[in-house]
Amino acid sequence: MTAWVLHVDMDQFLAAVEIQRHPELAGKPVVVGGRGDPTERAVVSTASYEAREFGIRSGMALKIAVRRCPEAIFLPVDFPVYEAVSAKVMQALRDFPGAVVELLGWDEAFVGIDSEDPMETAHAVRRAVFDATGLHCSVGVGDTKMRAKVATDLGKPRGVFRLTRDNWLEVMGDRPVKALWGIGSQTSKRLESHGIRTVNDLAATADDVLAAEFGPNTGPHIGRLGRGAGSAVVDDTPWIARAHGHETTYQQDLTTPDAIRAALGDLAALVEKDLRQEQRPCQRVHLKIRFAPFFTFTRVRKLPEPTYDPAVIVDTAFALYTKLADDRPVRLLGIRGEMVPPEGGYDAPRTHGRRGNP
DNA sequence: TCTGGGGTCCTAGGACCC
DNA sequence: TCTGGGGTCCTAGGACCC
Repeated sequence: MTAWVLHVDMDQFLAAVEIQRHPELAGKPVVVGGRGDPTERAVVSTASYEAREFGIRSGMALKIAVRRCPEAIFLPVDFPVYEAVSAKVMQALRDFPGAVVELLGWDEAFVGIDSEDPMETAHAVRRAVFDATGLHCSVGVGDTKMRAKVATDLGKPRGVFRLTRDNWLEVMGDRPVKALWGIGSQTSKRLESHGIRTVNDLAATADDVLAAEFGPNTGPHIGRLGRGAGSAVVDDTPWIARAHGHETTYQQDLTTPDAIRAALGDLAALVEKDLRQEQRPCQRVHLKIRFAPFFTFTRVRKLPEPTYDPAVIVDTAFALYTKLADDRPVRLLGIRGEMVPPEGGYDAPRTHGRRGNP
């Protein structure tokens, strides 16, 4: 038996859940995002495949989406419903014989499993998820997490694809580096300035070149991404949060210090609730702020001592805002409360949202 | 043509200490 | 006139992911 990494990813997850409970939407362009009002400041969370044909993508402003497809159906994001469906998906994976499940998000997970026929196992996982939820997913099969994760996209929708050391460059070599998990637009640009555009280019680049550009740690890490290398260990240890935060984009910009302080108060109350639930006080306060139009700042301040007190959190956040000495209108505010580490630290694994070098 | 809300980790450099 | 070497803590800022 050989150990394999499967990456399971739901197809058009939010749209699929909405279509399931509103069957009359099947086959139509459906866009889930914000409060479902495309005149508001909000972005697309998920677009159905029909909506994607109009060029609508997740992360796109709803105002642009509605321009691309005026007849699309816009629906609000309904967190509790997706969370319940997500739990069913993950339970189906955990119930799969021999599976070790590591959550990556609402709608995706790594599954570690021993198999002689991983493609057949992947199809069986697809069936298990469909039987439990009535929803379709795609599955990537790999000999590392990186390869499994990238393979899933090649299998979509409702399919299975395998990437291993043997076919990695054959399949991925001519694709742009941005197709890799962990390389975004900025890293892509910096690589391009060295003439590195494709996965082949990156895989052939010496570590010391990358280290000179990105640092001794990140440089070689990026090189490993190009080769599809990396960890193959799937770890089901529960995730421990480092921080909890809340942010809001205001439909009308905030223009006075009083309005900003009041808005910070609302956010601090939400953060306090999370911290108390977690029973870990806040040790550092992060302020995130976007001035109209598009300048985003974050600022951090350590607290003299850990606290749950929302008044302290607000005062700290407001002080950070004042220090910016910028009286432009404010479009977005966020407060993140970084918690004291749990007993024993963070040696338990953590995958959610992680970019770290494996 | 406009930009969510939830996260995590990395690098650089200054302050300070021995 | 020149200016250690090692360490920790902190802030600013960047990047990426779902």
